[in-house]
Amino acid sequence: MALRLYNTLSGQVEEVAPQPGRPLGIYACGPTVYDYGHIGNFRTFVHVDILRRFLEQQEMPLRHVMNITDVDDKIMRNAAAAGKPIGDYTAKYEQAFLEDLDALGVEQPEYLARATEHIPQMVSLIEKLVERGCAYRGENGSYYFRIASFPGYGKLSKKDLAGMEDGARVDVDEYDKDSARDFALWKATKPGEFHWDTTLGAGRPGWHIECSAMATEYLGDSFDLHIGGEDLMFPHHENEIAQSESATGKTFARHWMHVRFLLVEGKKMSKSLGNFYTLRDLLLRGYKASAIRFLLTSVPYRNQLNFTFDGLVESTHAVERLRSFADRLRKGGFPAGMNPTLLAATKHADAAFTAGLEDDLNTAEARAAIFDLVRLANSSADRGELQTENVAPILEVLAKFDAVFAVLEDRDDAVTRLALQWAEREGRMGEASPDLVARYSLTEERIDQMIADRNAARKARDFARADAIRQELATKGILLEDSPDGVRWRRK
RNA sequence: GGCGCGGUACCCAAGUGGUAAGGGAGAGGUCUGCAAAACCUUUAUGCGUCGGUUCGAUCCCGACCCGCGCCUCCA
Repeated sequence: MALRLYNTLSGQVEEVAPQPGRPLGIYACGPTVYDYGHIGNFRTFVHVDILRRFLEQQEMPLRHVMNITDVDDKIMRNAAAAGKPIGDYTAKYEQAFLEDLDALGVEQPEYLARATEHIPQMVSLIEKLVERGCAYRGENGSYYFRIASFPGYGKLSKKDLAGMEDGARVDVDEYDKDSARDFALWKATKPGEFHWDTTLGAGRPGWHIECSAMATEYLGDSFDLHIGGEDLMFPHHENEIAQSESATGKTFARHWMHVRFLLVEGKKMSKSLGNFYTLRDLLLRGYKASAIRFLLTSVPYRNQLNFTFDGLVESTHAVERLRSFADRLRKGGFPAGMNPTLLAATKHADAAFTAGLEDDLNTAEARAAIFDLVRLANSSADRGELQTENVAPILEVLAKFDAVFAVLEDRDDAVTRLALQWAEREGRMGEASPDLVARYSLTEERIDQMIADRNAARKARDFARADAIRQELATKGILLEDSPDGVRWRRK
C-alpha cells in the first residue's frame, strides 16, 4: 500500500508517488509575511507537516519547497506606513512565522524560497510568456497574462469562464488589460515606490508568478504535488497552471491537494466577528501548543474543522492521556513474559494507524487506532496482563504515532515561556490571561521547595497542612500527583 | 446566479449497502490519608426531513430544509 490522496485536478483519490529514482517533489504555498500567522494558516501548515512526516516514515525521499511571499500590496503599504524598507518590515513576521511553526512542531521543508530572492527567475519566465504570445505589456508598463491564450484555464477549479460575468469586478486601476480576467504578471510602479529595475522596466512581481518561478526553479517544469489552502485554488493555483504550462508546454503539478478552511466557534474566522486568533493569542490565553496542534489534526484535511475553545480543552486532555500512558509504560514494573494477545493488538493498531494515514491522510482514523491500543494496554496492565516484553512493541507504535503527530514530547512549557517573553518585549502582557501569568510566576525551585514542605507535613501526618500546600499550588496551576516513587508535578 | 462540501449521541467526530470507530464531558464503581492518574460500567433500535431503489440504507437515487466554502485579498 502507498499513500493515496484526493487530487483536486482529477477529482479522484490517487496514489502519490515520485518519478522513478527521484525524490517526491512537493511545493506548498507558504505565508505572506505581513502579520502574525493565525490558526487558519496553521491548519494548512500542520496538515502539510503531517503529510511530510508520514512520507518520511514511509521512507520516501522528499524535496519539499515552501515559498515566503515577502513582497505584495499589503507589505508595500504597511512598510511605507512604517517608513521602513520592505525587507525590514517582513523580516520580523517571517521570523515570527518560523518560530510559530517550531512551536507547533512543524518541520522545516528542504527549501524555503523567498519571492524577493527570485526576481530574475520571474522576469525570465514573464519574458518567455511574452515571446510565446501569452503575455502582453499594458499601456502603463505592467505585464498581464492573456487568459484567452490558455485553453485549459479553469481545469483545476472547474470553472467555465464563459459562464462567469465578465467585467462585474473590474479593477478600475487596471483599465489597460485586454480582458478583465487577465491577471498581472508584473506591476509597473510609480516613481518613488519600491521597485526592481529589470528588463521589464521598473516594477514588482504580481502574486502568482513567484510560485511558478520558484516551483520550477527547485522542482523542475513538472513535479509531483502542489499544496495550499482551498482558497488558493482559484485564482492563484489556476493562474500558476496557466503561466507555467504556457511557458513550458508541460504539465505543471501532477497532483493538487487543498486543505479546507476551518471555522472558529462555528463561523468563518474574521477580525470583524472577533473570532480571529493568532497562535500567539491562544498561547497567551494559556492553551498549550500541543493541544492546538492536536486539535488541528482532529479532523481530516478535506473536512471542515470547527475550532473551538471547548475543543482545545478536550485536546489538552487527550494529549495528557497519551502522555500518561507513555509514562506508565516507561515506568515499568510489569510481570515478566509476553502477552501474545496484547502483542497481536499492538500489531493491529500499528497497521490500522498506517492504513488510516494512507487513506487520504485520515488523521481521525489514525488517532482512533492509537487510542484503541491505549485503552487495551491500560486495561491489560490493570489486570496484571501487560508483561515486560509487551512494552517495547507498544512504545514503538507510540513512537511511530508521534513521529507523525508530534505531541507526546512535552515542549509546551518552553513554548509558552517564549510566548510570554515575546509579549513582554512587545508590550502585550495585557493580553496574557492572569491565570497564565500566575502559573508562570512560580519558579521551579519554589515549586520544589513547596513540595518538600508538603512531603514533610505528610510524613508527620499533618494532612491539613499537606492539603493546604497542594491547594496553594493548585491555584497557581500546578498539579501534584503522588505515586509510590515520589511526587510529580505538572502545569495545568 | 454558477461550482462544491456537510448535516451521525451532551459536545467534537470517523465510517460502511448487512445493522453505529475514537476523543471529550456526565453518572456509578475500583484504587488512594485526601487527591491525581489509570481502569471498569454506563449515555444513538439511531445517523437533517420526506419519498424511491434493494431481501436489507445512515451509507445509492430524487426532492426539500438547514449550515458552510469558493466565484474578490485570504491558509
